[in-house]
Amino acid sequence: MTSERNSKALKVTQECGENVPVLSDSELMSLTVRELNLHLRGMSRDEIQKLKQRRRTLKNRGYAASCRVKRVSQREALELQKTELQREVERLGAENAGMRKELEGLGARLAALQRFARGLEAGGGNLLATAPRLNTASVITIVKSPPQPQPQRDQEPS
Amino acid sequence: MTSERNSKALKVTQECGENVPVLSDSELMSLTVRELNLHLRGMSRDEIQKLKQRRRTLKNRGYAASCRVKRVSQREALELQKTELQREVERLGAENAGMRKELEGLGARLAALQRFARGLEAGGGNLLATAPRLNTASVITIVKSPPQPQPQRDQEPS
DNA sequence: GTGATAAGTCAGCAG
DNA sequence: CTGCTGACTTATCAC
Repeated sequence: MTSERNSKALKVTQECGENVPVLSDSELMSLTVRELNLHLRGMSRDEIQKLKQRRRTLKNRGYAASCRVKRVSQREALELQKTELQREVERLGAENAGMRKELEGLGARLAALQRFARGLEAGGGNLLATAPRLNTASVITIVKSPPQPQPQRDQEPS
Repeated sequence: MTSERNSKALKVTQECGENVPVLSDSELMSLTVRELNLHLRGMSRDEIQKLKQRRRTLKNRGYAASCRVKRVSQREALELQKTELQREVERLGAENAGMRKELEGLGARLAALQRFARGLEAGGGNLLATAPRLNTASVITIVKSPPQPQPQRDQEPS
């Protein structure tokens, strides 16, 4: 045997040795079985078998390659999804913080109104005098959303 | 040559053929180079070379295995992180929706207070009569957070 | 027969 | 040399 295996990667291709490769690798790979059979006329069973095996191996080489590509693609897709989710978490977190601040501000203003209203209750008629810490202007200007109907909690007046 | 390659996976192991394997695969793999040299006394250079190559191949087998394990682990870790992030997004989204509703409610109540305050301004002294749509009880009960000092907007009284 | 994938082998790089 | 990883081959499974 003069044909030694030079490199495993090229083993199948080179194994023909002195023979003229009637079919190139790319041809052999892409041909249909039916098309391949046309080229197989007048070959020994042994050679036919060898050729078919070479075809199979070449195809397997391609399968392995696409398998690796697929693996990488899936990993990249996963990492992309992860990045997008991280961005989403950040966005929602910021939005959350903003609303929390807003709620805090509104809560404080309502607390002030509460003090005002207590003064209103305690003082009876003369309320502006009993609630000096708040004026009506601030009450008017703090409201952002337009007046809208809302479910009012039923509660007997004290 | 009587030793035919039965299976590629076992090629290295079986290649000794009729020879008694002085060193088992696991021994050969785990030995130090120094320890291995002790077992190499009185062997031909060729046999020593073969043995060392077998050792290398066996180790490579292990390396390949851990490489695949690592690949799988990393993918699983990535998927776990993704799941956790999805959960986090869901949590933040729910929290967000809750706060949005809260803000909406507070906005509505402040709108009502606005109407109340407008009546206060317009009516002058007798305010309870001019703002019948709101009672003081509701004003008191809507506040959740305790009264706290806040930066009050400077504004001249009207 | 075709395609995909786990395991093993080899080449080649990095430390 | 050791360990790792891309590419290739082989065996094997599912369709």
